[in-house]
Order: sequence, then C-alpha cells, then structure tokens
Amino acid sequence: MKRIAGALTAFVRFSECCAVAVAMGAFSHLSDGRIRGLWPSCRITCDSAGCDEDGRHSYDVRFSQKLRPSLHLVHSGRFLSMLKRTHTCGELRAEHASQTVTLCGWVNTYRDQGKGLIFIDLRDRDGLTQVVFNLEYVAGDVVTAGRGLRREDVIAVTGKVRTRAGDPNPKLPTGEIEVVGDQLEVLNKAETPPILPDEYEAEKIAEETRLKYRYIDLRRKRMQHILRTRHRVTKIARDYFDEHGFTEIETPFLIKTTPEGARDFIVPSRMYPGQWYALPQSPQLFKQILMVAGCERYMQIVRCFRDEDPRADRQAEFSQIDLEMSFVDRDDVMAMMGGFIQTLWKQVLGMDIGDIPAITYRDAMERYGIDRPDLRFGLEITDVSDHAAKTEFKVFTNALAKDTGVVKAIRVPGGAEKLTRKMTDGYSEWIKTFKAGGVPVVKYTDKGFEAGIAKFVSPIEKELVERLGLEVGDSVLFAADTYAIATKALGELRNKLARDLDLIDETQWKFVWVIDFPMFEFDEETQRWYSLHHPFTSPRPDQFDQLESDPGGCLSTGYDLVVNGSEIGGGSIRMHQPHVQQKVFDMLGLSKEEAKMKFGFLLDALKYGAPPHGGIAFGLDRLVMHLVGTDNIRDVIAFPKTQTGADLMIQAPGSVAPEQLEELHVQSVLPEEAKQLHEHVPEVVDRG
RNA sequence: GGGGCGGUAGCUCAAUUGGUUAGAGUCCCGGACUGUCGAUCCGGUGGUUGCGGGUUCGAGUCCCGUCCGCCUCGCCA
Repeated sequence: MKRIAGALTAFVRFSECCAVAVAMGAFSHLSDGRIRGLWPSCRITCDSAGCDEDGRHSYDVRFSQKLRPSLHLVHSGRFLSMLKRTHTCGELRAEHASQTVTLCGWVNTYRDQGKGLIFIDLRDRDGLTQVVFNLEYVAGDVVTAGRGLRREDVIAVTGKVRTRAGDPNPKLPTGEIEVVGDQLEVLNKAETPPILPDEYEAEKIAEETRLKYRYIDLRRKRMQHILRTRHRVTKIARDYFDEHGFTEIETPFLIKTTPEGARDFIVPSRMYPGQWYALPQSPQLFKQILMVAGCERYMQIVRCFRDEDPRADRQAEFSQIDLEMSFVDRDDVMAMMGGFIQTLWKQVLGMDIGDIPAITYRDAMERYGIDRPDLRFGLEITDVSDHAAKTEFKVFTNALAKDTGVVKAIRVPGGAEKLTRKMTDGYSEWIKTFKAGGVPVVKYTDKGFEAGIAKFVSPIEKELVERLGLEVGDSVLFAADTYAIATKALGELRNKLARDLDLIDETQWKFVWVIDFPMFEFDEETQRWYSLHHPFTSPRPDQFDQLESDPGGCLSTGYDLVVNGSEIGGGSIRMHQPHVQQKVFDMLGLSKEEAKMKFGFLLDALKYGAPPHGGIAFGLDRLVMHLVGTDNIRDVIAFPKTQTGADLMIQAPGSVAPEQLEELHVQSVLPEEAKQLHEHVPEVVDRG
C-alpha cells in the first residue's frame, strides 16, 4: 500500500489534462464520509475525512497498487474541494472590477488564441461571462487543463474581475468585464455533446433530438427562461389566491373512470382483481365535494390526464390551476379570476390588460364562427342567407334548402388586390378540411361585382353592399352549408385570412369572457343530448324552466376565458341541489341507477348541505405559452411527450415483466399487426 | 382512424433524368495564432442515406410495406 504523504488534497491526474475529470469522476462519497474509487490500474481508497473551517473536505488517500508511472500529483489544491462559487455568470459588471470571484458553469464556447491566450464563455442559468486565461501567468496545470476545455465541460474558475482589455461585447450584459482566470477546476469533463445549447443553432435542431437530450436542450437560455416563467406563474397564482382566502388542497390521482368526456388513462388494481382506477381528467368532483366539506375557497395546481391525440397546444398530461368558491355567482367568480389574470400579466409582463369584456356564445359564433374568438382583428362574419336566397347560384340555393342551411360571408377590406386567385383557390381546397364545399368569392370594384361568382350575386349587389358595408376594392368570401359547417369553416377561414394577410398585431392582448353557453348539444348520430361544458354545470337561474321544456335553448352559467383566440380557462357555477343535478342526468340519458353508480357520492353530498358554488380551471401550460410567446406546448413542459405519447428521453412507454402483469391480473392481448410493432419498439425508439 | 410534410456524418443541410469513391458547414481531432467573442487560417477523422423488401447492369433518388417526428381533421364533457 502506498500512502500519499499528508492529507490528500490534490488532484490526481495523468500528465494529460483530460484524465483529471475521469479520475475525479471515479470517486464517490460513502455515507460514512469516506470516499472510494476505482482507477483502471489501481484501487484507491480514502478515509480519515476531515472538514476545515470553510466546509471543504480533505482526505487521506491510499493506493492499493503502485501508481502507474504516468500518474502523478500535479497540484496541491484540495481534492474534490470544489472552488466555492461566489457569483453567477450573469451578474458581474464594471463595478466588480478588481474583486476576486469564483464562477461555476458550463463551457459555452472556447476561443484558443494560441500559446498565450484562451477565452472561455462560461455559462450558468444566469448568463455568460468571458473568462480569459493568460497562459504566461497561470500555473502549468491550469494551462494544460485550460487548453483541454471543450464545450459543455463543467468547471469552476477563480480569478480577478477587470474591465475588458479588449473591446467590450455589447451583446452580453456582462460584456464590459472579464474574469482573469487564475485557478481552474474541471468538475466534470463532458463527452462531445450531440446537440449544443446554443441560441444560434438550437431552434433548427430537430425536436426529436432535443427531446431525447432534453437535459442539454434545457440548458439553453430560452428554455431556462421558460422554466423560470412557469415557476413565477405558479408562485403568483399561489400568492394571489392565498391573499384571497383560498386553501391549496390536493386531490387523489387514483380515482374512478367517469362516463362522457375524454378517454381515461386507467390503472389496474392489484388488490381488486379485474377492477381499475382511472387518472383524473380534472379534479372536478373533488373540488365540488370540498365545497360541500366547507372549505369555501379551494385551489390546486394539478396534473390532469386525457388519453386523446395531442396537438401543438395539447398534451395528454397537462396542468391546471384549479379553483372553486362557495357562496358566489357567475360575476363573483369572473371578477376574482379576472383579477388573477390582470395580476399575472402585470407581474410577468408588466402589462395592464384592463377589465376583461364578455361576449355571449351566440355572438361569438355568429360574428367569429368560433367559441374562442380572436379579437385582434376584424373580418367579422355576416349572415346573408336572406339575400342569397334570391340568387340563382346553386351552391347557395342548395345549401339553403338544407335543414339548417345558411349562407355566410366575410368582407375582406382591400381584398380585391390582396387576395390573389391562387390564394382563393387555395382556400376552396383548404376549407374542405372542415367539410365545406368551397369558398365562392367576388370582388367589389367601381364597376360593381367582378370575377368569381359576380354574375350570380350582381342581382343582390345593393343588399350585399349595405349588409356588409362594402367599399370599392373589397372582396367577399362566402360559405354556404348547414349552420354548423358554414359557421365553423368561416370561423377557421377568418383566422387563416388574418394570418395570411398579416392582420394580427402580435403585441396585443385581447382577453374576452365567453358566456351564456347552451347547456346541451344534440348529437344526431347517437340521438341524445350532451353537456356542452360538463354535466355539473348549472343552468342560468332564469333558465331553470327551459331545462326540460327547451333543452336546446337552455343557457348555462358556464364561462370560458379566451385570449387572442386561445382558450386559457373555463368554468361554471355548479348545481348544488340534488334534484336539479338529477334532472340534468336525466336529460343526458343517464339512468337513476347509472347516475347513482357513477356519481352517487356527489348526489349524496349535495343532499347534506351543499353551498352554492362555482369555479374555474386555467390551463397552466397555455398561460405560460402566451407569457413566453410560443405556440408549442412542449416548450413549456420540462419533460414533454411526443404526439404519440412517447417520452423520447426515458423511452416511455415500455414493456413490463410478465410477473408484474400477473400480479395485476392483467393480460396483454395484442392485435396481430401490433405484435410485430411491439417487438420493434425498443430499437425504434433508440434509433437516435 | 384520415390528410399533409419530413427522416442522408454527432448537429444543420446538399446531392441534376436512376449513373464515378454520397458532398458542404458545424462539432470533434491535430497544427498555427497574445484580444477573441457564432474567432480566424491549414490539415484530418467521421456514413447501415430510418428499417425491410422489390424493380434495375446500377437506387439516397423509382415502387411496395413499415417505423419515427412534426402539422392537421376526427377526438379533446
């Protein structure tokens, strides 16, 4: 046994600098304070751990084999001591000049100027700081280590701050200064990274690769900013609602499947063979029960699960800021929640958004063709069915002959010039996505209607000009179909037009409450009513009578909060009287027995003193998306899933051992074609 | 379940009508350089063209199947 003289406080390294990190990485702390490690050719054990006043550890080290000749001590610093960080890479300014500091972080870039000089841009979550090593003045091992630095190495550097000897870099907040490196510890040498957390390149890298190496992607300034912003949103939410008397209460994840709504994720029960838990689509019923339980004001930032296909702004696993209040009506909830959104925008963006206006569902559908209208631009939709009926245009007359047939129009100011034939042809094709037949178009010039369907609509020129407020140079786009199809198609077309014609002022925030939703929607296919919101939404107090007499016309207390055409929250006043709730279940075709089986606990709870109550849930992911300006929900989730529900980093989902299935009383029954797929999954996911 | 786009070096991309040894930038490796800052300059390593099959004298390119990623319709109370 060879004992290294004295307390070992040294780096152990090869003469090649790159071995340092390997040697250090080979050690590990033991719980009793000793460290032990393996080295390719020698076993190293360390004990007698000591701790000095600065809290640094030092160790006696014995090598069980003779040291390889190439291994030698080159530095009498402290082994594993880690230079202690004094500042972050974002905070140093000219006024720190002449201070000695220690920075820790990742090597963002290195610029080796040759024999004399090495520049390192050191990055931590706070920013970048230039470190310069003047090789003439630093110790030999620092020269060696410094020259070996590569991107994403983790290092600690001690040195003196000074205003830059060269030109300042106006691109960096720390660009006036640099740290003159004196001591350098390579805390962890990085292998050549597959991707770089580089703002110049990162946005171009395939998302697939970014998701696989998420821990590198998240090092980027932008991703750090997003994670930080998300934290601030949840903090502001907790603070705001705490100040308003809300209590944060957790609700269970292992619950029971519910009828209607999205597909559930289900979890087999080990204790109850053949029975299943479901993951919550939202804590809806629990928060209502909490109101019955006298909590009065509840909030929770909670994960929800819906097993449906994801979209750019949708994940199967997502987060809500969930809220419920007792003894309130619709306006109380909207005022409280509007206040939250105002606070949020003020604190995160420094913006005053003012009071949030409201629009009825009916208005929204009529004027914007969608229940989440984007109010940053005009292009409102107008019903022209009555005039269209007077034309001999078959597309119009055939549509109007249908049950709920309508003809609707959008006036595009200046469209005669801005909308090319190619564009409008494109719209006709594109709109088929929404089952509409096409987009008839006409230009309005000083000679009247021209091009497109001019000859058909010229007879009603006067009426259309008046109805649509047409001016010379405008175009009119039509949709003729059933109410549902024409409305939706034109609503989508309106949004597309705004994007294509660059009519959207991206600096604006147009918030709006959508209210007075219908209680129910009739589904032709299944010939039954469905809740537009959910089956616990109360009708408006003045609409109770319509519940049975005119279910289609009965309005609910529901409200959605919409910003810039995106739904960021929705809620309602709930039914707190069991007989009203029962009536709604009746309407939905839920038998007494079924209702009792699925929601018996709720109906019971309502019987034993339920206060009037209502609430809302905000989509946390979407709020953050707006606040950081992204249209990709995966950007605002630290570890998101792909569109097929896979986690490319951990490679989930994965198979389980047969014993696990057995224990859960579950058998896999794969369709023939899936068996092959199943076998392929591991390789496919790992293909890089 | 349907429609669209994409998959070539670690990364970002190119490759003519199907035709020589699949190129470039970057990363990485080696060298030069004392004020750089997306450093520069010189040289070098690096390829199962997602996977499987087919057509062909010859396939990155054409055909069939399949997988993966993104967008989207349906779906998402």
